[in-house]
Amino acid sequence: MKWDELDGMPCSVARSLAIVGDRWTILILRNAFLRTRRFDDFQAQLGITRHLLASRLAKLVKLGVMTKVAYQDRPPRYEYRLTEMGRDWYSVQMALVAWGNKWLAGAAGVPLEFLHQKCGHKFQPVTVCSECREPLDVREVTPTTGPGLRQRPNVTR
Amino acid sequence: MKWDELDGMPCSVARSLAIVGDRWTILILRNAFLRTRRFDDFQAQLGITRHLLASRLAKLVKLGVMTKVAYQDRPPRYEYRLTEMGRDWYSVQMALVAWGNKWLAGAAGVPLEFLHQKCGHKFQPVTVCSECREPLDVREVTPTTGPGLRQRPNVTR
DNA sequence: CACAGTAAGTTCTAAAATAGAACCTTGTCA
DNA sequence: TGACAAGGTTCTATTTTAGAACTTACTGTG
Repeated sequence: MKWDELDGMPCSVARSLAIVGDRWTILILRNAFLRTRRFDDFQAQLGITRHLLASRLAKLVKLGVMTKVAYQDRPPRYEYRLTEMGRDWYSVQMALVAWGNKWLAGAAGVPLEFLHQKCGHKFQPVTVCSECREPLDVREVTPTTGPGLRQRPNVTR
Repeated sequence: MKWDELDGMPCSVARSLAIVGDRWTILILRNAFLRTRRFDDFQAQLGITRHLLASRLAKLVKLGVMTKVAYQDRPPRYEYRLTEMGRDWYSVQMALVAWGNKWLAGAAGVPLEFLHQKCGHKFQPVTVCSECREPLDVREVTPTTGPGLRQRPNVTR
């Protein structure tokens, strides 16, 4: 399978991976959520090569996850900001953080903690059912074919 | 940065990526949640090369995400099952599915829908605050240094 | 007993992606 | 004029991945 076939697959995991399926892209988004906006700042914070950073940012812009905004005219300078689609990625990132916090923190404890301003509590991100707000367990979920999959029998997800 | 430095970073996103930071690994886990267990089944369903599949499964086993269980003795045959750590990955996968469903489904609609047996409803996965159960927005969350990060000032997350 | 089949890998070469460093462009400021 | 800044592009070397063939240890069939 070639990677540009991924976004045509009838599976939301595969399609998402076509966009964010490499480690650098996820780290770029992580730092974007920490308010990083400029090319050189991303480069310095991540240690990514300039070449890869340029190509990843261009891809994120092309796909609508970030936008390139001029912040001065001469010389022309740009910054990269999350779009609504990009901001929405936060739920995936926080799920990833929760998983890492739970399973990979080790004896020293978690690197970061989070305070929810809305309720005032320290919290962990939890992925729940939109209807009953209970945490999801694979054994309690039944997948069924959706409209995007009818009359296409070769499914994986 | 080399990729084996990732798991030592004081950031749960980076540490998680050290395990699941490539596309094949995430697709392997996806199919594991769809009850795939055997080498040849993973290979046929995913189209991954046998070489990569073997190395990815070995890594997942080594890191505790899956276990290799003998299901017959002669000839010895094994299957791969999710551990509790692996099952817990479901929340990340479902967050990914929700993001793909929302932003990448296109006109045809979402590929899969999900029924929650616990409450009987079709649902979308939502990442919420463990305390107040409200969906997370980056603008309402304040990250603070946790115990794993005290006296280590060079942070990204 | 030879022989086709099955499951789970390993080994090989070619192609693609990434790392690391240097270079380029357009402007400002001293 | 020359140094500096931001945002890239270009180059070669190294690492990863793709694709196909081969291996091993059995089993059941004629």
